[in-house]
Amino acid sequence: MTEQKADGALDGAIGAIIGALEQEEGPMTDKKRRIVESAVLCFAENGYAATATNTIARRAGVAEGTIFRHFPTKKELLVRLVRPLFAHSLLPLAVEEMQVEQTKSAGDLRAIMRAIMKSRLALADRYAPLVRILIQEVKFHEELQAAIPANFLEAVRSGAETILAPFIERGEIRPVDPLYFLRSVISLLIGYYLLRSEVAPQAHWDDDAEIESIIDLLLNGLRPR
Amino acid sequence: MTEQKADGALDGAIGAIIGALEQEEGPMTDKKRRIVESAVLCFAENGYAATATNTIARRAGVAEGTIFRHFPTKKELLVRLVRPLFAHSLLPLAVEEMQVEQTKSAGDLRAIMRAIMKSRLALADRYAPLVRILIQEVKFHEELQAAIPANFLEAVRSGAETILAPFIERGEIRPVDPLYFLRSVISLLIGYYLLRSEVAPQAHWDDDAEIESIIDLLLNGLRPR
Amino acid sequence: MTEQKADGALDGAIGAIIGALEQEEGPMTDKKRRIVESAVLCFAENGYAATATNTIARRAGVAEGTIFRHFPTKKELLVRLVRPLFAHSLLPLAVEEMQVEQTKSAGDLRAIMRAIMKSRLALADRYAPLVRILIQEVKFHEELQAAIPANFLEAVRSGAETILAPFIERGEIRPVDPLYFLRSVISLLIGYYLLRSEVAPQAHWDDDAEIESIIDLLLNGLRPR
Amino acid sequence: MTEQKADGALDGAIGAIIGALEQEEGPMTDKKRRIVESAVLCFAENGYAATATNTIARRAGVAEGTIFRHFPTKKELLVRLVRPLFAHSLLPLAVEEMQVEQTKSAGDLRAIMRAIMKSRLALADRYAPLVRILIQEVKFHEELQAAIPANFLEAVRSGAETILAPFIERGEIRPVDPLYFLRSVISLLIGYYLLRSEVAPQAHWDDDAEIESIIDLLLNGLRPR
DNA sequence: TATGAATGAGCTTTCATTCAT
DNA sequence: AATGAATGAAAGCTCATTCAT
Repeated sequence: MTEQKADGALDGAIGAIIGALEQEEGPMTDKKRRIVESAVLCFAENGYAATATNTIARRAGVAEGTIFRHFPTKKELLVRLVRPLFAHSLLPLAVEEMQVEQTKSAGDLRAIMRAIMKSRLALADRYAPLVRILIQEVKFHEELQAAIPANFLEAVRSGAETILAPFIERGEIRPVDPLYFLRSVISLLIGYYLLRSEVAPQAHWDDDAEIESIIDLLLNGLRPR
Repeated sequence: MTEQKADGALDGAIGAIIGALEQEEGPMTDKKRRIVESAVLCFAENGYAATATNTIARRAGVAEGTIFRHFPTKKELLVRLVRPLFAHSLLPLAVEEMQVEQTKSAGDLRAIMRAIMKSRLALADRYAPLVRILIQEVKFHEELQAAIPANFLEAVRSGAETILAPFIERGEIRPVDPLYFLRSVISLLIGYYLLRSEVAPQAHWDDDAEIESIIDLLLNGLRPR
Repeated sequence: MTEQKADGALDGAIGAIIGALEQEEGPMTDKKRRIVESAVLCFAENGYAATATNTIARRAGVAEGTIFRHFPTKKELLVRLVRPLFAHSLLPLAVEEMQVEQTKSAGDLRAIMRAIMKSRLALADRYAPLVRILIQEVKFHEELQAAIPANFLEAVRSGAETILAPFIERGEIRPVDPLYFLRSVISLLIGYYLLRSEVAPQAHWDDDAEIESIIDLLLNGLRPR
Repeated sequence: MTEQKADGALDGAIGAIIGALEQEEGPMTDKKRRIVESAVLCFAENGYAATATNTIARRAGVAEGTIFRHFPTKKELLVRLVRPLFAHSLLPLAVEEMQVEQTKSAGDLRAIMRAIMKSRLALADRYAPLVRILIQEVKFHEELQAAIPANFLEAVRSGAETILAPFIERGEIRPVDPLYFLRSVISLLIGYYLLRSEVAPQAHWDDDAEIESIIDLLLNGLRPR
């Protein structure tokens, strides 16, 4: 409840990050909050290696030394932006939402897929800067890789299985491997997200229509109806 | 054919990059070649900002000053690794291959798609380090964005249209927007490529079978046959 | 006698330092006492320049700011550890002890020397951390040099003279310059102290026997008896 | 021979340090030489921790970065000033000189002692800044402790034994433990050196007379002749 | 009195770039 | 063309000191 208040006041991703960090390390001062905010934006915009702590400090309206009062190293700053979010927010959120959608739209696969994809897109939008940071930096920092819980993928996979199983049983869809199917959904979604948000962000995108045609492709392929 | 010579001597991507660079700037000395080679690998492994020219020089077995004999700045080194490739190699190659496949497998959409996807995967594998560099750095350097010719996307799109048009005319597939369809193909392919090469590179992957099931999804969706 | 109380509560050197400081500045709070204690140990172990106020504070179990409530600067902290001790304790003590020993063992030079050397060794042991600080830092801080009273050396010298004079008069020893002789005694004692406490502190040392042979050397030299 | 030239041009200690360093790492550029020179003086004057690399650089007339081209860290700079000297110069020198004196003045203990003490004093004078650095810093840096060869002490001890043995055999002096005697000599010498060079350097000191009276004390003690 | 967050000057170190050889 | 010593601006980080609470 208190978190929702913070989210309202601040940007989505940053509010969530700060909420998760506070949950791990206790309430933070205003300056620490501003450092986190500034760091997320800087890292997302320019990448970790190309961001100077001096830049983070100026953008946060804080002395450079203050950063190191709260985070012993620049690397720790990066890691502590990402880790709490996975630990406290993302995983529970992702699994829980899936189940909610499934029960709400029981029996209607198209409706379930639509709901999940939309919520996934909303999640990515909300955490946009963090998503960028992750995409750009995971490969270079083992500490970040360690921050992504190993069970994250498995949790998602078993969620997918639970959703698909009844439809396969009833013969309404092909008996696909849920992991393989999941990969396709994720790929299509990521592809769309990148196109919409990174490649051509200035164009007008109709999320509903686009999702509908992705679902159409997934359900029917290119076959004429 | 001339390329095969270069490929024999060097790694795929590096040979191609050097070939393209030589086409623009004339034949290069052995040291320059080694600098290019070292830079591609370093940038791919650690990212541009986190790579020191000193590191590039050591890996190339060259004095640090030598780099700046051949490339006035570090940034220029990055750009000149990428630009010639697009100008001389990638675009013609991509378009040409598409047409070849189309005529070879005329009338058989599945065969055309299979051929294109396989060649695309092979291309990505061959240029793997360069692909990494591009993915990581394009966002941060306008010079790189400028290096990707504007007509690249259009050329690919029109290629896709040429392929799909006859099938749509004959009512064998739905009248999809070729650009939209292209996006799906690319997304699925990229998704598969990332999974195979970056996320779980140690697993055994059967490219043929995977491509077959991607095509299956694209053609038939989840519907039971 | 009053000192014994302090000694009982705290370490020798630290108790003495605190006693002297309180004599100058009035009674101190528990926190101030702990700061002094921590500072003496830190300076002795790592040197003044290499000791961070932060380290002193943590070791004292005190906030960093608290240090500066009691000592305006780090340098003042150093100086105030040393100065009161010289002003109130060391000088009177040294002179007084000398006289006591002299009267107790009147006429027996060997006994006088033995008593003085033992008490000197005990003094050095008791003030070990302070001795270290002095040795390490005096050269770098004029404020410390000023803290050592100019009459200290003279007082000691005249003490030595008083002791030696009657023996010289009676022809029992050579008519040596007391200052010169003092230097030899001090050198031998310091040499022994360093060897015992700094160079090979883990070895077993028999102070009584060692002092006896130093005295032997001083009295008889290498000459066979 | 070339070394003697360098020694002539430069200060004693610095010339010797540079010579020893060059013997280990090959000939050095003028700037590196000046960095070494500046570092020795700075460390000796202000101590390691209180010396900024910036200060060393300015005194050497060199850019700060140049220091780190030649020495990876400030600590390495300190260690590399000391280590080569022990490895190449001090130990051989000390042992060799002892033997020379012994044979030259065979049979005359007073002459041997005089020669050794004078050469030791000359050595300390020549390496004065280095001696200061060692005294101040050895305690704080394990790397420095490791730089002093373990056999140094033993070599000196066995030298002392060789010298004393014949005199003891002939009954000309007491059968003292050479190590114990050595300690006394060293203590007296260090005591004199410190007094002369550190405590009261402005006074006029007659080394010959002082050494003579130290020897007198060592040979005859306080006993009237 | 005591706190500890905040500061910013200053520290050691890195690095792209220059230039005499 | 090639070198690598030299540079100095800027990086990440430390630390004595201040100040609102």
